[in-house]
Amino acid sequence: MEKMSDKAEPAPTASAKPTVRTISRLAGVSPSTVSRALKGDPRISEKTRAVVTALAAEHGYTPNAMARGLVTRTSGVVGIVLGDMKNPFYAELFESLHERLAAIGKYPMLLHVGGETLDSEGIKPIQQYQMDGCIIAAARLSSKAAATCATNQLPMVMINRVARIHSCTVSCDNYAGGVMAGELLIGAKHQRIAFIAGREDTSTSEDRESGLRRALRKAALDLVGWSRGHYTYEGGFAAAEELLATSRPDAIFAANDIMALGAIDAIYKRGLRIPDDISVIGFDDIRQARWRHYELTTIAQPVEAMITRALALLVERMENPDLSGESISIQGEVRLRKSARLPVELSAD
Amino acid sequence: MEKMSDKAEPAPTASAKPTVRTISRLAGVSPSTVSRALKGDPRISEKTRAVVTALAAEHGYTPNAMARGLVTRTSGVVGIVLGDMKNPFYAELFESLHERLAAIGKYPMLLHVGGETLDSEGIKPIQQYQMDGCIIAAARLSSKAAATCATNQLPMVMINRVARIHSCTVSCDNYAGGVMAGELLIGAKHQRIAFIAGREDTSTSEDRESGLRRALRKAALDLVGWSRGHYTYEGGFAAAEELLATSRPDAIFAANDIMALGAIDAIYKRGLRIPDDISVIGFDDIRQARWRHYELTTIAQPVEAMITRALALLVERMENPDLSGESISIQGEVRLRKSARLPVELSAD
DNA sequence: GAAAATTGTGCAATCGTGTGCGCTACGAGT
DNA sequence: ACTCGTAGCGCACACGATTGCACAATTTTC
Repeated sequence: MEKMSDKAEPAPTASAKPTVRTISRLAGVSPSTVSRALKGDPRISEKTRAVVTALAAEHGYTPNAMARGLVTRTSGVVGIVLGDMKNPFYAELFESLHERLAAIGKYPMLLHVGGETLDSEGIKPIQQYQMDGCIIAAARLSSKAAATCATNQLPMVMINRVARIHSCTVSCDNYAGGVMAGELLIGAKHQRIAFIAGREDTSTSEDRESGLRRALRKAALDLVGWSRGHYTYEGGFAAAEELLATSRPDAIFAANDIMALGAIDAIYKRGLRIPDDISVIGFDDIRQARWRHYELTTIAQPVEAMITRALALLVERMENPDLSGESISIQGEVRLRKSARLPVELSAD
Repeated sequence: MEKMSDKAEPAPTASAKPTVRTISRLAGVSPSTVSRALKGDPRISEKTRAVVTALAAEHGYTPNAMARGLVTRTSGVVGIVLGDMKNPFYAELFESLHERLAAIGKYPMLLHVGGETLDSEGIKPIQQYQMDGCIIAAARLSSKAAATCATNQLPMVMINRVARIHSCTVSCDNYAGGVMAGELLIGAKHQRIAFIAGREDTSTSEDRESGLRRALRKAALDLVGWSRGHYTYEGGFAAAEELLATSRPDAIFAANDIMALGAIDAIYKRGLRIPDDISVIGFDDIRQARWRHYELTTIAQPVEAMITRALALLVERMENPDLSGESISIQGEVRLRKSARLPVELSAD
């Protein structure tokens, strides 16, 4: 028996890793009291709480997240799936997302990034790490990730994508944004309007296009050109070159900013002036849209608002997993810059 | 006693979460056998291993990472501290980093992003989640993160920053890169060379400047202008405006690409031609440097190689924490584009 | 002044997995 | 026939924290 009696202090090295037991011994209380004291349980007296928190601070003790996660069954980790990071829109979104998650004590674990679909390796961590939730910010959904979330009953919110399956969604009102862009161009008396689409099978691109077409139809116009730009600068550049060569548009609406910037450079390459010869409108309002060479008129996505709502939905569902799916769409906002002619009623000012 | 005898099957809902015990019961073996079978322990016969792996696959069983982490004391999580994501360089780097980590079965958890220093909340997860390692990719080091890694004996590698403290570092050879840029400009017969610096207290900016000065000195020249651009587009723009107004340079070397792009737009704003009136050279080779309007001549950072070496260092130190610090610096590569005049010996071709 | 209510703590089980050590069974060696 | 070696597997504990319940100490109540 005495062999086991005090295995208590085997450590000559002062403090390997302080555990709850380390603190409890120093404070002369039980581990449970330490645990409760640190998380603000009201049953613990202020006196002992003070002692415990002081000791914890002194020794740099923080509860081990894995041990806690094992028993509470929540890890504090939120999985993130991101669209292409080469698009600054997602990079900026991710930065905000990280800050807002940190504010509610959650940490983001990047599961996947890039447009391609997710292999089964990529989604393993969702169950391995008992994630509390998952945020998918990508125009194209890897349906596998969504399925994994669903079978694991994991709260999931998609940003910037309208769901085909039953779940939570926060996005910019892409249709309305498309209408705005269309009305802006029509208001500036453009007649020959062309569209540059994003990647195939993305609801964002499709909805923005529908909105544009709606506005055109209302003005008894039709698209004079359509090309695909794959949501990249190079794609937008090539698409614009094609449009310029074939359909001679006097205005181009690109489904996102990166493509619009490519289109602008293609237009300049052809020796045309912006906006005198051609107007260009984008969608997103990334930082580069403000660069002096571009001064891109665009429909700004309300990124901060979208994140706010997405996290609210996620938190609700972490507390009550039985809540049903909900879709939120937030209006974008026109940012008038110099890449598009102003509507006549405004330019009168 | 019979109350506890078989608490075994309380679940009418078929499979809540399969655990090692679920599989072990189905296979008719002990949990330890399941554990060993799945991780390839040679002591388990091929027959039982086949049974176990089949059952695991059928029920979608994967070991719980938290429980495993608790006992093995390794979480499979690597902490990431990133510089400003508004700089596309870091966004691109992060994307690669994620892929390479996934390939070795590690997952990235973003601890902090952005230039500001880390508060103590931000570094908590390092010890909470028992991270296996930490990668700091930022020009400015939050020394707090480094200190936390050091006291926790956590393997840490810094990318793109030369350490002041004893640790591992992988970076581009910024000094040599500065020399290259200088020689390029001097070879093109530039006489009035100015420099746009990054943020204060960043070794990257300082080393690139030193290299430039070295090349100039060798040619008996001196800098005609110096301004700070804070590693942003707007900063580079403003810095260039100041330089143009005061020191009339015929070439500008900016400490990174984003500032160089801002400088280019400032130069055009003033009605000057590039490279006829002024050459511009950047550093990094971000995607935007290839955009048609800019065609930026720059020193490319070998991002993939840097990540390869950084992960190698990290993995070594995860296996053997006592290895000492090591610094690796990799040569950058000149990318000749159109924003800078070619050296005479090249333009003769 | 005894019983009851209240307050503050400790005990012990639990989460799911990994691992040192011991046990069984089987074939071989003498 | 007895021992020995080996292959294959299970027992039981550890990892570090949380939490329901029991319990001791103190105060309140009649």
